[in-house]
Amino acid sequence: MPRKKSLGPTERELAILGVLWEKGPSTVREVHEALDPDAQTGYTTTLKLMQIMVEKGLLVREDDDHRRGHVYWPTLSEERTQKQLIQELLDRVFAGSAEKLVMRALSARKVSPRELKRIREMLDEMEGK
Amino acid sequence: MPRKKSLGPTERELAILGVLWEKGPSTVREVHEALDPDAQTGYTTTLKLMQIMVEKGLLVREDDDHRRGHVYWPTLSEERTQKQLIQELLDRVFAGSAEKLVMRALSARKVSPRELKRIREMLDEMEGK
DNA sequence: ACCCATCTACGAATTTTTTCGTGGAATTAT
DNA sequence: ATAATTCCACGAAAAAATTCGTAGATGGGT
Repeated sequence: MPRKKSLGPTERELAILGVLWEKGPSTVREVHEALDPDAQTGYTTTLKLMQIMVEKGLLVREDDDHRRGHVYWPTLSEERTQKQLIQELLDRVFAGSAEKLVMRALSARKVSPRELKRIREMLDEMEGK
Repeated sequence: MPRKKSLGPTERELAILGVLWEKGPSTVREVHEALDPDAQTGYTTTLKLMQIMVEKGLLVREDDDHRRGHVYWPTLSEERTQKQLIQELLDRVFAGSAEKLVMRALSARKVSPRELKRIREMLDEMEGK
């Protein structure tokens, strides 16, 4: 029987979104060269992925008047996609507890004092102080 | 050409791990019944999944002396698996910035004052106070 | 001892994900 | 204009993820 379709972007698709978030609207070539070289994957692979992402509605494509070919960019904002992914992780792994997730995140990485301060400031804001 | 093998648990596997984290060591039947009924998936599907997870080393299996069949439990602790998943998300989606991830998590969910307090206490601890 | 329910093992089917190769169109360089 | 380069479209291939069916073993109840 069939497998259920997943909503969000797949792993490779996420890598492509990451490039587009960082570099802004780009051609397939630009994305391909920006991808982790360790991936060792061909140009047409990146092309195909991006074509599929357009079909899925994850990317928008438009002709480029200056350069050759097409330019792509994400349909949804970085913020919204990240929020969506966090939601998923919350539900699927942390039983909905944001506290637990934050705990794990803070213990998974060294966080600089400056970052801690910013997080603290955000907590203040959320409490309406 | 082949697809690269992913390290962590898949989506369905995660659902099973979730049950085992919550309920402790369980039989296939117990896990199956605890899974989200919306899934609408047969018993042998759950069984197969769990067998594969044993092959992959995600679960440990042992005969049960009291009940019939086998009892399963996760090889790695809940904490360690969650940490691993957070690491992955950090690298793949948040460019390694724990601050950004925490921000998104806090804005993705309502967090109760009590939880905010606990997070604050954790920040204090991390700063060595 | 026999029947029924439940479990396990195993293979197969199907979708998704990821990967390229080929062929042809379009652009650029000679 | 011709050749070389680069791009896109398309189909195909193969691994991974997910699903179930069937067959055989096991255990309990009568």
